[in-house]
Amino acid sequence: MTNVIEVLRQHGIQPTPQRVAVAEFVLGTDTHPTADEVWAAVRDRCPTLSRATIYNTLNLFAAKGLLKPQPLKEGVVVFDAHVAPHHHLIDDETGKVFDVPGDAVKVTGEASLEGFEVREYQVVLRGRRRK
Amino acid sequence: MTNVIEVLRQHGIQPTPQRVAVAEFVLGTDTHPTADEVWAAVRDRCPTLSRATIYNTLNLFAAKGLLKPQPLKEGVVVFDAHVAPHHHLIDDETGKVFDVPGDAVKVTGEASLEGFEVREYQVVLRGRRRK
DNA sequence: GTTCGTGCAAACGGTTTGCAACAAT
DNA sequence: ATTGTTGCAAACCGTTTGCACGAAC
Repeated sequence: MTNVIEVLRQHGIQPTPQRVAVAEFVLGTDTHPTADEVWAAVRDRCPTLSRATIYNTLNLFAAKGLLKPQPLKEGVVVFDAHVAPHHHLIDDETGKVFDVPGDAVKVTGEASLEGFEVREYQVVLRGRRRK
Repeated sequence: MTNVIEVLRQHGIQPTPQRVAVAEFVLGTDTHPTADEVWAAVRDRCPTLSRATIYNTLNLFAAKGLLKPQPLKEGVVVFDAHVAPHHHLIDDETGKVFDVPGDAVKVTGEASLEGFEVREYQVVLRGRRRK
Protein backbone atom coordinates (compact mmCIF):
# COMPACT_ATOMS: atom_id res chain seq x y z
CA MET A 1 0.00 0.00 0.00
CA THR A 2 1.58 3.24 -1.13
CA ASN A 3 0.90 6.50 0.61
CA VAL A 4 -2.81 6.53 1.29
CA ILE A 5 -2.90 10.24 1.93
CA GLU A 6 -1.59 10.87 -1.55
CA VAL A 7 -4.20 8.58 -3.06
CA LEU A 8 -6.99 10.39 -1.26
CA ARG A 9 -5.71 13.78 -2.40
CA GLN A 10 -5.44 12.57 -5.96
CA HIS A 11 -9.12 11.71 -5.82
CA GLY A 12 -10.10 15.05 -4.37
CA ILE A 13 -10.74 13.72 -0.87
CA GLN A 14 -9.53 15.62 2.17
CA PRO A 15 -7.45 13.16 4.18
CA THR A 16 -8.87 13.30 7.68
CA PRO A 17 -7.58 10.79 10.23
CA GLN A 18 -10.80 8.79 10.03
CA ARG A 19 -10.69 8.61 6.26
CA VAL A 20 -7.06 7.60 6.29
CA ALA A 21 -7.80 4.81 8.75
CA VAL A 22 -10.68 3.55 6.64
CA ALA A 23 -8.68 3.85 3.44
CA GLU A 24 -5.69 2.00 4.82
CA PHE A 25 -7.86 -0.94 5.70
CA VAL A 26 -10.24 -1.03 2.80
CA LEU A 27 -7.71 -0.35 0.06
CA GLY A 28 -5.36 -2.95 1.45
CA THR A 29 -7.67 -5.92 1.66
CA ASP A 30 -9.22 -8.21 -0.89
CA THR A 31 -11.81 -9.60 1.50
CA HIS A 32 -14.71 -7.56 0.10
CA PRO A 33 -15.77 -6.26 3.50
CA THR A 34 -19.18 -4.96 4.47
CA ALA A 35 -19.51 -1.58 6.14
CA ASP A 36 -19.69 -3.25 9.52
CA GLU A 37 -16.59 -5.30 8.87
CA VAL A 38 -14.74 -2.13 8.00
CA TRP A 39 -15.98 -0.60 11.21
CA ALA A 40 -14.78 -3.57 13.25
CA ALA A 41 -11.39 -3.52 11.57
CA VAL A 42 -10.81 0.19 12.12
CA ARG A 43 -12.17 0.41 15.64
CA ASP A 44 -8.97 -0.34 17.49
CA ARG A 45 -7.02 2.27 15.57
CA CYS A 46 -9.76 4.85 15.84
CA PRO A 47 -12.20 3.94 18.61
CA THR A 48 -14.37 7.02 18.37
CA LEU A 49 -15.19 6.43 14.73
CA SER A 50 -18.93 6.10 14.32
CA ARG A 51 -21.00 4.04 11.94
CA ALA A 52 -22.26 7.19 10.32
CA THR A 53 -18.74 8.17 9.40
CA ILE A 54 -18.06 4.69 8.08
CA TYR A 55 -20.98 4.95 5.71
CA ASN A 56 -20.23 8.54 4.78
CA THR A 57 -16.65 7.61 4.06
CA LEU A 58 -17.35 4.45 2.10
CA ASN A 59 -19.99 6.20 0.01
CA LEU A 60 -17.63 9.07 -0.61
CA PHE A 61 -14.87 6.70 -1.70
CA ALA A 62 -17.33 4.95 -3.98
CA ALA A 63 -18.48 8.23 -5.50
CA LYS A 64 -14.87 9.21 -6.16
CA GLY A 65 -14.08 5.90 -7.80
CA LEU A 66 -11.85 4.46 -5.12
CA LEU A 67 -14.24 1.65 -4.30
CA LYS A 68 -16.98 -0.20 -6.06
CA PRO A 69 -20.04 -1.32 -4.12
CA GLN A 70 -21.11 -4.78 -5.21
CA PRO A 71 -24.56 -6.28 -4.69
CA LEU A 72 -23.23 -9.81 -4.47
CA LYS A 73 -24.99 -11.01 -1.36
CA GLU A 74 -28.54 -10.67 -0.18
CA GLY A 75 -29.11 -7.88 2.26
CA VAL A 76 -25.65 -6.34 2.37
CA VAL A 77 -23.40 -4.38 0.13
CA VAL A 78 -19.76 -5.35 -0.03
CA PHE A 79 -17.05 -2.93 -1.04
CA ASP A 80 -14.41 -3.85 -3.54
CA ALA A 81 -11.15 -1.96 -3.78
CA HIS A 82 -10.51 -3.76 -7.01
CA VAL A 83 -11.97 -1.24 -9.43
CA ALA A 84 -10.72 -2.74 -12.69
CA PRO A 85 -13.10 -5.19 -14.39
CA HIS A 86 -12.88 -8.66 -12.95
CA HIS A 87 -15.10 -11.46 -11.77
CA HIS A 88 -16.15 -12.97 -8.46
CA LEU A 89 -16.44 -16.36 -6.93
CA ILE A 90 -18.66 -16.81 -3.91
CA ASP A 91 -17.97 -19.74 -1.65
CA ASP A 92 -21.18 -21.67 -1.04
CA GLU A 93 -20.15 -22.65 2.47
CA THR A 94 -18.67 -19.49 3.91
CA GLY A 95 -20.20 -16.86 1.69
CA LYS A 96 -16.77 -15.34 1.21
CA VAL A 97 -16.13 -13.49 -2.02
CA PHE A 98 -12.95 -14.11 -3.99
CA ASP A 99 -11.59 -12.19 -6.92
CA VAL A 100 -11.26 -13.94 -10.24
CA PRO A 101 -8.92 -12.19 -12.67
CA GLY A 102 -10.66 -10.74 -15.68
CA ASP A 103 -8.76 -12.98 -18.04
CA ALA A 104 -9.29 -16.23 -16.15
CA VAL A 105 -12.75 -16.48 -17.60
CA LYS A 106 -13.71 -15.51 -21.09
CA VAL A 107 -17.11 -14.21 -22.09
CA THR A 108 -18.08 -14.18 -25.73
CA GLY A 109 -21.21 -13.11 -27.52
CA GLU A 110 -22.03 -10.12 -25.39
CA ALA A 111 -21.43 -7.80 -28.32
CA SER A 112 -24.08 -9.48 -30.42
CA LEU A 113 -26.97 -9.01 -28.04
CA GLU A 114 -29.84 -7.55 -29.98
CA GLY A 115 -31.06 -4.28 -28.60
CA PHE A 116 -28.44 -3.78 -25.94
CA GLU A 117 -25.30 -1.76 -25.63
CA VAL A 118 -23.22 -3.48 -23.01
CA ARG A 119 -21.08 -1.15 -20.92
CA GLU A 120 -19.58 -3.72 -18.60
CA TYR A 121 -20.14 -7.22 -17.48
CA GLN A 122 -19.17 -9.43 -14.64
CA VAL A 123 -19.29 -13.14 -14.09
CA VAL A 124 -20.50 -14.30 -10.72
CA LEU A 125 -19.44 -17.86 -10.00
CA ARG A 126 -20.73 -19.86 -7.09
CA GLY A 127 -19.13 -23.03 -5.86
CA ARG A 128 -16.79 -24.56 -3.39
CA ARG A 129 -13.28 -23.69 -2.53
CA ARG A 130 -11.13 -26.78 -2.89
CA LYS A 131 -8.53 -27.26 -0.21
CA MET B 1 -49.37 -20.16 -17.89
CA THR B 2 -50.74 -23.61 -17.25
CA ASN B 3 -52.81 -24.37 -14.23
CA VAL B 4 -51.10 -22.64 -11.35
CA ILE B 5 -52.88 -24.74 -8.76
CA GLU B 6 -51.39 -27.85 -10.28
CA VAL B 7 -47.92 -26.35 -10.28
CA LEU B 8 -48.21 -25.49 -6.61
CA ARG B 9 -49.41 -28.97 -5.72
CA GLN B 10 -46.59 -30.54 -7.68
CA HIS B 11 -44.18 -28.59 -5.52
CA GLY B 12 -45.84 -29.60 -2.28
CA ILE B 13 -47.46 -26.25 -1.68
CA GLN B 14 -51.06 -25.98 -0.52
CA PRO B 15 -52.81 -23.72 -3.01
CA THR B 16 -54.50 -21.08 -0.89
CA PRO B 17 -56.19 -18.16 -2.67
CA GLN B 18 -53.37 -15.83 -1.64
CA ARG B 19 -50.68 -18.16 -2.91
CA VAL B 20 -52.52 -18.69 -6.16
CA ALA B 21 -52.78 -14.94 -6.67
CA VAL B 22 -49.09 -14.45 -5.97
CA ALA B 23 -48.13 -17.40 -8.14
CA GLU B 24 -50.22 -16.27 -11.08
CA PHE B 25 -48.48 -12.96 -11.09
CA VAL B 26 -44.95 -13.93 -10.25
CA LEU B 27 -44.77 -17.02 -12.43
CA GLY B 28 -46.24 -15.15 -15.38
CA THR B 29 -43.91 -12.19 -15.50
CA ASP B 30 -40.32 -11.71 -16.56
CA THR B 31 -39.96 -8.33 -14.88
CA HIS B 32 -37.99 -9.65 -11.90
CA PRO B 33 -40.23 -7.99 -9.33
CA THR B 34 -39.35 -7.10 -5.76
CA ALA B 35 -41.58 -8.24 -2.93
CA ASP B 36 -43.27 -4.86 -2.88
CA GLU B 37 -43.90 -4.93 -6.59
CA VAL B 38 -45.55 -8.30 -6.20
CA TRP B 39 -47.64 -6.86 -3.41
CA ALA B 40 -48.74 -3.93 -5.56
CA ALA B 41 -49.60 -6.19 -8.48
CA VAL B 42 -51.69 -8.58 -6.43
CA ARG B 43 -53.46 -6.01 -4.28
CA ASP B 44 -56.42 -5.41 -6.55
CA ARG B 45 -57.19 -9.09 -6.85
CA CYS B 46 -56.68 -9.74 -3.17
CA PRO B 47 -56.84 -6.49 -1.20
CA THR B 48 -56.51 -8.01 2.25
CA LEU B 49 -53.21 -9.67 1.43
CA SER B 50 -50.56 -8.44 3.83
CA ARG B 51 -46.88 -7.85 3.35
CA ALA B 52 -46.11 -10.65 5.78
CA THR B 53 -47.93 -13.10 3.57
CA ILE B 54 -46.12 -11.79 0.51
CA TYR B 55 -42.77 -12.49 2.11
CA ASN B 56 -43.88 -15.82 3.56
CA THR B 57 -45.19 -16.87 0.18
CA LEU B 58 -42.21 -15.73 -1.86
CA ASN B 59 -39.78 -17.36 0.54
CA LEU B 60 -41.82 -20.53 0.46
CA PHE B 61 -41.82 -20.53 -3.33
CA ALA B 62 -38.08 -19.98 -3.32
CA ALA B 63 -37.53 -22.81 -0.84
CA LYS B 64 -39.57 -25.12 -3.04
CA GLY B 65 -37.65 -24.17 -6.15
CA LEU B 66 -40.36 -22.22 -7.91
CA LEU B 67 -38.48 -18.94 -7.69
CA LYS B 68 -34.92 -17.87 -7.38
CA PRO B 69 -34.06 -14.80 -5.31
CA GLN B 70 -31.40 -12.75 -7.03
CA PRO B 71 -29.14 -10.17 -5.36
CA LEU B 72 -28.84 -8.06 -8.48
CA LYS B 73 -29.60 -4.64 -7.07
CA GLU B 74 -28.41 -2.90 -3.95
CA GLY B 75 -30.76 -3.11 -1.04
CA VAL B 76 -33.49 -5.28 -2.56
CA VAL B 77 -33.96 -8.84 -3.59
CA VAL B 78 -35.68 -9.51 -6.88
CA PHE B 79 -37.46 -12.75 -7.61
CA ASP B 80 -36.92 -14.62 -10.82
CA ALA B 81 -39.40 -17.20 -12.05
CA HIS B 82 -36.82 -18.25 -14.57
CA VAL B 83 -35.13 -21.01 -12.61
CA ALA B 84 -33.00 -22.48 -15.39
CA PRO B 85 -29.47 -21.05 -15.69
CA HIS B 86 -29.38 -17.82 -17.63
CA HIS B 87 -27.89 -14.37 -17.46
CA HIS B 88 -29.08 -10.87 -16.72
CA LEU B 89 -28.79 -7.46 -18.21
CA ILE B 90 -29.45 -4.45 -16.04
CA ASP B 91 -30.43 -1.22 -17.74
CA ASP B 92 -28.24 1.61 -16.50
CA GLU B 93 -31.02 4.14 -16.88
CA THR B 94 -34.07 2.39 -15.51
CA GLY B 95 -32.52 -0.31 -13.36
CA LYS B 96 -34.77 -2.86 -15.01
CA VAL B 97 -33.51 -6.40 -15.22
CA PHE B 98 -33.78 -8.35 -18.46
CA ASP B 99 -33.19 -12.01 -19.06
CA VAL B 100 -30.39 -13.04 -21.34
CA PRO B 101 -30.69 -16.62 -22.62
CA GLY B 102 -28.01 -18.92 -21.30
CA ASP B 103 -26.67 -19.57 -24.78
CA ALA B 104 -26.53 -15.96 -25.93
CA VAL B 105 -23.32 -15.48 -23.99
CA LYS B 106 -20.63 -18.05 -23.68
CA VAL B 107 -18.32 -18.38 -20.71
CA THR B 108 -15.15 -20.39 -21.05
CA GLY B 109 -12.36 -21.11 -18.64
CA GLU B 110 -14.44 -21.50 -15.51
CA ALA B 111 -13.52 -25.17 -15.29
CA SER B 112 -9.84 -24.42 -15.07
CA LEU B 113 -9.96 -22.20 -12.02
CA GLU B 114 -7.37 -23.42 -9.60
CA GLY B 115 -8.77 -24.32 -6.23
CA PHE B 116 -12.42 -23.90 -7.04
CA GLU B 117 -15.23 -26.22 -7.92
CA VAL B 118 -17.76 -24.11 -9.76
CA ARG B 119 -21.36 -25.16 -9.20
CA GLU B 120 -23.02 -22.45 -11.25
CA TYR B 121 -22.26 -19.14 -12.76
CA GLN B 122 -24.10 -16.19 -14.07
CA VAL B 123 -23.12 -13.24 -16.18
CA VAL B 124 -24.39 -9.86 -15.08
CA LEU B 125 -24.26 -7.34 -17.89
CA ARG B 126 -24.84 -3.66 -17.41
CA GLY B 127 -25.57 -1.27 -20.21
CA ARG B 128 -28.19 0.54 -22.15
CA ARG B 129 -31.22 -0.75 -23.87
CA ARG B 130 -31.17 0.37 -27.47
CA LYS B 131 -34.51 1.47 -28.90
C1' DG C 1 -59.75 -30.24 17.60
C1' DT C 2 -55.53 -30.08 15.62
C1' DT C 3 -52.96 -28.31 11.95
C1' DC C 4 -51.80 -24.89 8.86
C1' DG C 5 -52.12 -20.26 6.84
C1' DT C 6 -53.17 -15.45 7.37
C1' DG C 7 -52.66 -10.68 8.93
C1' DC C 8 -51.58 -7.31 12.13
C1' DA C 9 -48.08 -5.04 14.63
C1' DA C 10 -43.83 -5.08 16.57
C1' DA C 11 -39.02 -6.12 16.03
C1' DC C 12 -34.94 -6.36 13.37
C1' DG C 13 -30.62 -5.17 10.67
C1' DG C 14 -28.44 -2.42 7.38
C1' DT C 15 -28.24 2.21 5.88
C1' DT C 16 -29.42 7.28 5.81
C1' DT C 17 -30.17 11.67 7.60
C1' DG C 18 -30.73 15.96 10.82
C1' DC C 19 -28.32 18.35 13.66
C1' DA C 20 -25.17 20.20 17.10
C1' DA C 21 -20.29 20.28 18.25
C1' DC C 22 -15.96 20.74 16.19
C1' DA C 23 -11.91 21.25 13.29
C1' DA C 24 -9.52 23.39 9.63
C1' DT C 25 -8.74 27.00 6.42
C1' DA D 1 -16.27 33.53 9.72
C1' DT D 2 -16.90 30.18 6.59
C1' DT D 3 -16.60 25.70 5.06
C1' DG D 4 -16.37 20.98 5.66
C1' DT D 5 -16.21 16.76 8.92
C1' DT D 6 -17.52 14.19 12.77
C1' DG D 7 -20.58 11.60 15.91
C1' DC D 8 -24.75 10.86 18.19
C1' DA D 9 -29.48 9.67 17.84
C1' DA D 10 -33.38 9.21 15.38
C1' DA D 11 -35.48 7.99 11.15
C1' DC D 12 -35.89 4.92 7.34
C1' DC D 13 -36.70 0.87 4.44
C1' DG D 14 -36.77 -3.89 3.36
C1' DT D 15 -37.54 -7.97 5.70
C1' DT D 16 -38.61 -11.22 9.57
C1' DT D 17 -41.07 -12.73 13.55
C1' DG D 18 -44.60 -13.44 17.52
C1' DC D 19 -48.93 -14.18 18.14
C1' DA D 20 -53.95 -14.43 17.97
C1' DC D 21 -57.65 -15.28 14.73
C1' DG D 22 -59.57 -18.10 11.20
C1' DA D 23 -60.03 -21.84 7.69
C1' DA D 24 -59.51 -26.63 6.36
C1' DC D 25 -58.94 -31.41 7.04
